[in-house]
Amino acid sequence: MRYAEKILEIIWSAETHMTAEQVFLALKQRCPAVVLATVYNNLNSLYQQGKIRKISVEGHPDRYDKNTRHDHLVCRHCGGLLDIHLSDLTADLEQQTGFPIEGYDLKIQYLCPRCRAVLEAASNTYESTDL
Amino acid sequence: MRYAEKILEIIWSAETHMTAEQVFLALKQRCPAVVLATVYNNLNSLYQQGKIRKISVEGHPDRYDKNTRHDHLVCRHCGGLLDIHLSDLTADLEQQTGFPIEGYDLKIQYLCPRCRAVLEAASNTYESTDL
DNA sequence: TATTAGAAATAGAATAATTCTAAATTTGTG
DNA sequence: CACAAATTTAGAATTATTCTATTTCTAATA
Repeated sequence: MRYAEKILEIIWSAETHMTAEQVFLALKQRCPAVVLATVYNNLNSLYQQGKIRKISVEGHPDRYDKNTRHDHLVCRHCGGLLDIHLSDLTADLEQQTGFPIEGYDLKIQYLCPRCRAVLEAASNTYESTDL
Repeated sequence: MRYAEKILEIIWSAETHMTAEQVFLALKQRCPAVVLATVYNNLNSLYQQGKIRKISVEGHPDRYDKNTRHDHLVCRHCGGLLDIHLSDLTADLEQQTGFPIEGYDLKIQYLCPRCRAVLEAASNTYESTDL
């Protein structure tokens, strides 16, 4: 795998949660010959090996993340993701479910500050024009 | 909305977590004229009204579910979903994050019994042919 | 009852994301 | 070097979903 390692580096050094497309563009800077399908192949295989995480949010393309244990805040308006480090629930979940579990994804819906501002502004506008 | 209510009924009476396609087929039994786009429209609007849940699992089409508070076990092999009722984390999460939160999705990865059996059989086969 | 405005549904094209297939290239090994 | 296996490439194909324009329905009103 010529590219797998570079893709891992890109994901680990990213500050955002990247889509396949974004990983592709970043990799292309270093390797102009690379092709989107290769990026998908590698992302899938890295994901299956458990070396990266894959996060799907309804209405958005999948995004990829380092596989450190952490949770996500998801903005219900823009879909933006924010890392958050909460206490590990694994032991608790195994006990409650009675199954051996391999991991879990906890996505918490909220309104990010930016969207909250936008929505409040919009509702004010609406009120003022509507009254 | 002529169909919204029927779609709600279908989702509430379903034992499985249905895809848009499956909801469409079920609705079509009663209303042969209905069209897939209508089902998507209605599912989206029900989802936005908070009347149903939408669950995305990587590599599978979105599925829809009653909006009762519960969590999901996701089989890492077949993607199958199972409802599970764990204690509500909302208060705890609000405290830990410091944000007012609107809800959360907890997806727990495991191997469902069926897939566990299949994989064990496969690995036995593999071992015996490989040795 | 006829008119009309708004909401919902329809048809089907369009888009976006992702996967697949077959051929070409690269890599590692004897 | 030669061969086999793994990886990459190109681009077609598929899948899921959304969009747009048109039509139909509903129900309030003249």
